This record gives sequence, C-alpha cells and structure tokens, in this order.
Amino acid sequence: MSTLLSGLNTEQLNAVTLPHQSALVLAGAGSGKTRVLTTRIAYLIQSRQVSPHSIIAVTFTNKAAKEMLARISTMLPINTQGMWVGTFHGLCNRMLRAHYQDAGLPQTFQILDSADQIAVIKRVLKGIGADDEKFPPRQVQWFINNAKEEGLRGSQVEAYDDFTRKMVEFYLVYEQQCNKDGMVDFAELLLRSYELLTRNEILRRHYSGRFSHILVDEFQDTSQLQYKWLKLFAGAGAAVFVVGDDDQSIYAFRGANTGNMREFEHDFRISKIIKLEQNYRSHGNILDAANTLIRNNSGRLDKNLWTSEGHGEPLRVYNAPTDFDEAAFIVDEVKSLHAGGVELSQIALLYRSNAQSRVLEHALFNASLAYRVYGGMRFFERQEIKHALAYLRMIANPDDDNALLRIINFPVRGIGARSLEQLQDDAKQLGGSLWQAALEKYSSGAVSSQASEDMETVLHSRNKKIDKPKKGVNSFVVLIEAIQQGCDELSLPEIVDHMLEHSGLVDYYRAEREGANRLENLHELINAATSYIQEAEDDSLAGFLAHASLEAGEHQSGNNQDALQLMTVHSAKGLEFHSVFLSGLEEGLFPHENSRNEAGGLEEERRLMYVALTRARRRLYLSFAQNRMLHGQTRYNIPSRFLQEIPDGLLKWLHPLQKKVITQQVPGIMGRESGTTDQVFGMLTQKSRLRMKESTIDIRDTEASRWHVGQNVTHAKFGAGVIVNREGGGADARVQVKFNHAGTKWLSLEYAKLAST
DNA sequence: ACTGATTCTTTTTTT
DNA sequence: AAGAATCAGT
Repeated sequence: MSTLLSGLNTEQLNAVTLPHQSALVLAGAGSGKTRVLTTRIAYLIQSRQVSPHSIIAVTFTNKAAKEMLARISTMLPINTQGMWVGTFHGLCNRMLRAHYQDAGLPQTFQILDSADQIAVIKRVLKGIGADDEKFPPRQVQWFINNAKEEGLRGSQVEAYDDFTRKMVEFYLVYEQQCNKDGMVDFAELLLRSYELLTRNEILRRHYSGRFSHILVDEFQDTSQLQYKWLKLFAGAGAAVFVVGDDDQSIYAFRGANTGNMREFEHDFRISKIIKLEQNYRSHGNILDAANTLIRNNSGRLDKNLWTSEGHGEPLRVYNAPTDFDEAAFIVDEVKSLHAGGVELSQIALLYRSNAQSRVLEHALFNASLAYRVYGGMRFFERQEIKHALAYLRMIANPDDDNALLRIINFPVRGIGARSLEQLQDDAKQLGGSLWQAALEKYSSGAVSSQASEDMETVLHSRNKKIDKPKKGVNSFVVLIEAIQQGCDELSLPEIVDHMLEHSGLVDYYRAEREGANRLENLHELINAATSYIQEAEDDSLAGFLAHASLEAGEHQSGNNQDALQLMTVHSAKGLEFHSVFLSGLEEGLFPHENSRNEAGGLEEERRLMYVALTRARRRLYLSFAQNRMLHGQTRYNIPSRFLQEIPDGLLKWLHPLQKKVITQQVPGIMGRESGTTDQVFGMLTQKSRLRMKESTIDIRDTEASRWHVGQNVTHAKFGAGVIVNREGGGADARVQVKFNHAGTKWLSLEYAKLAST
C-alpha cells in the first residue's frame, strides 16, 4: 500500500485516493497521467476492496490498454482477464459479441475497417447505378460515419436538398447491405452498442449496476457518442474518473469533442478539477517553448506546466535548402548523438504526414542506420494479409460477400467480370448472398430452368451459361468447402496455416518475383494467431478476425534491435524520447494546408505541434526545407508559423557551411533580428528566394569543382579509391569512384563525404 | 480472361 | 514518385 502510493506528488496522491465520486483530472504532458490512472485502479482494488469485475477502464489506443494492464499486473497479483480494459471500439465489440442476438447481429459478424468500408460503399454505389463521379465513395463514407456519430440511422437523417437525399439513399442501401452480410463498421460498433443499451432496459440495468468505477484515459479525444455511451454505462451510481488534457486533443477530425470536458464537469457535478502540472519529462526550455506556443490557442482550460529540472539546452533549428538536405542533416546528427551514447531507440524522427518518412528512410538506409517505421502501411492492411483474412472470413462466414469478392479470383482461377456479374444477378434473384448463389449453381446442374423454354434452348443455355462459368465458380466452391472441412478440429494457428497452404496463396507468392516479403508476412500471420490465442480469452476464428480489424497496427515481423523510431506526430502521443527530431516545419505541411478550411483547424494543428514538442526529454531539433518534393514535383515553402511562436531566446539556429554566405547575401532572412514576421519568415519574395537558390548553387559548384577525374579519395564506408568519372553540376554533381575494395560506384557529392588523399 | 499500357490520384492524422 | 484503377489489345 505504502509502496503503491510512494513517490506520488500531492496532486497525484489526491487524485489516486479520491473517495467514491466522479472526478476530472486535467493532466499536462508528462505529468504522470498513466501512472495516476493505473495506481488509482490498483488502489481501488487493494485498499477499497473494489472487485476488478466492477471496474471498467477505457483507453484510446490498444497500445495504451495493453500498457495499462501490464502496469496493473506488476502492481497487484491479480488476474486482469476479467477486467474491462480496452478502447471504446474494443469494449463495444466485446459487448456486442456477448449479446449478439439482442443486438440483432449474427454470431460471426465481421468488422469492417475503413478500407473495407470504402469497398462496400463502392459496391453499393455501383449496385444502384450511382454516379461515383458526382458522389465520391470517400464522401459517402464521411457522410455515413458522421450520421452514425450523431446517433442517426438512415431513416432518421433529415434531408432538405437533393444531394443529402441522395446521400441518405446510399446510407440506407449501405445499411441494408451490412445487415445482410453481417458487417459492422467502426462507427457501427459504437452506435449499435449504444442503441442496445438504450433499448434494452435489462441489459442497461445489468451494466450500469455492475460497474461501480469507470475510468477514462485521454478523455479529450472522446466523441459525442462515446460520451453518451459512457453516461449510459455510468447510470446513476458509478464513479467516473476521467483524465485528459485539452491541449492534446488532436482527433477532432474523427469526431473528438473537447467540449466533453466541460459537459462532464457539468453533468457529473464536478466541484473541483484536479490539475497535474508538474512535468517530469522535459527540460525547461522545451517546456517553455511548448507553453508559449499553446498559449496562442483560445478557450483553453487554464493550466501551466512546470518542471523542477534546469533549462537544459536550447532547441536546435535547422533551415535546409531541400528535403534531401534536411534528411542528410538529421542523419548526421543522429550519428553523433548515437556516438555520444544515446540509444537509437531513444531518438525519434517525427513528421506530420506519413508520406514524409520516405526521404528520411532513404537517407537512413544509405547511412545503414537501423530504424523502425510505425504506422503507414500496417500489418493487417497489407494486401496479402487482407487476402488471407478474406479466406478466413469465408471459413467463418461464407455469406460474407465482401470477402468472397476479394478472393473468388485470387489466385486467378478464371472467374472474370462476366461470371461475377452472372453470380451477382443470381444472388439478387435468390435474395441471398453470393455464396448461396454459387452453391445453388454448383450443387444443382438441373436447377429449375423455366419450363416454357424449349428443350434446345435449355440445353444450349445450360452448356453456355452453366458449363463455362461453372468451371471457375465451381472450383472456388469446391476449394472453400474443402478448406472448411479441413479446419475441423484444428487450433486457430493451424487453421491459418491450413488455409494458407490450400488457398494457393503461398504458392502464388512463392512464384512471384517480389513475393518473398509477402510470404514472410503470411507466415507472420500464423504467429499473430498464436499470440492471439495466448492473450485473448476468446480464441475463436471470429474473435481473431475482429482483433485483426480493431488492431491493424502494432504487429510487425520485427526484430528487437536498437533502432531509430520513425512515426507521425499523432502516433507519438503518449510516448517520450531522449531526443526528438521534428522535420517538415513548413507552412502547408505543418500546419497542414487542409486545416485552413476547417473550423478550428489551425488550433488543432497547434495542439499537434504542442504534442510533438513535449515528446522530447532532453534535446529537440526543429527543421524545415525550402524546397520539398511532393507528389512528384518540387514545392517552395516558407517556414511554419509555429516556429515563430517559440521565443527566440529558446532557439539556436544551426547553419550548414554554405548557409553562412547566404546569410551575408540576404541579411534579414536567416538572422532573426527584429522585423516583422513577414520579413523574417516568410514572405520571401520571389527574387530573394531566387537569390538564395543561386548562391547555394554557386557554393556547391565550387564544392564540386574540388573534385576531378584521377583524384585519389577515401569514403567513410567504401574506403580508398580513385575518381574515374564525373557528371552533372550544382546539386546534382556526381562522381564515379573506383574503390580498391568496394567496386565502382556513382556517388552524389552532396552526400558522400569524400576526402581527398 | 488476361496482359500491358496509360491515366489518375494521392488521407493529415486512426479506431 | 508510386500505386491503383482503367483501358485497349490479344
């Protein structure tokens, strides 16, 4: 007990030991939020004799849920399996599985991730002959999800204009399709379980009675519907303990509603907000920068982070000519940090959008630095895995049209658009799934052909209609049935293995030239199944499939070696690192240009920036590039306004060698002496920009002219050699070097650190 | 039905 | 720049 609470500061202790009442904890970045939550749970169980069975803890990501469970079990020797800890979506799934009948769902209902959802929408649109130029599937998806988030069914949405009426129509057909196939999208998980509780009084009583304590992490990220869902769970008697930081709300695009914090204050009669303001993570300068920046936002709940640590280093700012230079700079700095004893895994490279990782990866790869990219293409989103999952879905529930369409001709078995159309028509007539239609066709060559037709036509049409397409469809039906039968008595990993072998997927990718990686992923899927049955209490195939949809990421066939961490700012939330590089600080990128048109968009971007800054413990690099390649063309950018919102005194500007000259030529641009914002930052005139560019090239050319054919050189990695050729000029200058021991290579003078010997 | 070529389009962030 | 989607030719 005393060990449980030791080391907590006054506010933390206060929060942890609160009596049975609802509470709002406003917890700044790095203020020990997770610790407070987990300790509170442990404290409730240990000192208040609260049964783990009556505690529910909601987190925002699966990762956070896992970590919470792990921390609790180190504090208390209890079985955490009975506890309800998870994301909103995860918990809703759990509930719907338990009461699938009451919820009007088939036992094997499938969860659609966004990509699946788009696919279904596309199919639906095509099915009713809608013009997908005029109604882009993305927009339809957005409409549907928004409606669901507001708690509205297709029949309840009010439409006053043609466009909306059309959208509603799509929504209705989409709903129908989902119901028919037993599919549930993310928003549906929430809405469905919300409705279940609203309608079903017995269940509602059961749950609101069962949970005496509800704890919510990252409360600022909850949506309207999620909040209503919470209130339903809480009923009248539960103590609801929510922890959040309005400054770190970065999911408004997904429906997060900071206003929930104020509503909560009101709804649950919170008399005093508990504030955790001592930061245990970052040095003073970093914190000051973050605090100053975020003060530019309006309507914040008041809070100011402080630290008892010293100021530490200034933030380092780097102005790179191009994104390549930026990457090269980062690589250099990482190397010296690493050489100085900082573990690679303690260094993070953060960026606003996933696409930015490419340049960085390229540079890191060439420098042979170990790195790991989070997010981006996730494990369960890869095409080979999606294919494999589709086969598994067919085993679990063959009426899943979506899954069927994905794999009916993959690997190819001669089923083209023609036979598919046929099948879809049959299904429509039958009023059943594609699978049922396929079965019908396959199992009965002599189906009730219309008696009115004469014999010849029947024979004729049978030969043409049934024989030919039947071949393909037939083989598919046989295959799926064979796999299904083969799965009896098998464990989950064995089912996966069995499916992989017999579906032909393994053979397909084995034959593919670039298939090695995909093969590896397919095998990794077996491992994923193995670890799933070890961790989850429900080891059914349906459970595994739900898991795959809900937890798309975090399963990488990865090694645990010390590696740099690359991720978006969003996915860095909740993490901390010794050193952080924040790259791409340019207008249009961060803040992102799309945020301009959205209400509150800029403030959300600023919060995102705040999150990014507060990830760093000791050292923080901020960098931007004047030119950046985007969608295949170069864009000229001006530095992010957020840079300017950080006090000068906290920044230390780093300049590459060439830059010194530029500074002299164009004073007032690089130096940040007095002057209006526009002069300093941005609005570089076309002319001055040009001047900068020219001067850069000039210098480079001098740089390049240092090298000539026949010169003896050494390279850090390849050793000694002689220049045998050179081409290009300016930024593109390259030399061909014949190395004594490493063959002949073309090297870019810009990056290859050649030394003359 | 399949292949190769051409055009199009890109998510900002995630359950 | 790269991948997906569509189109044309076989």
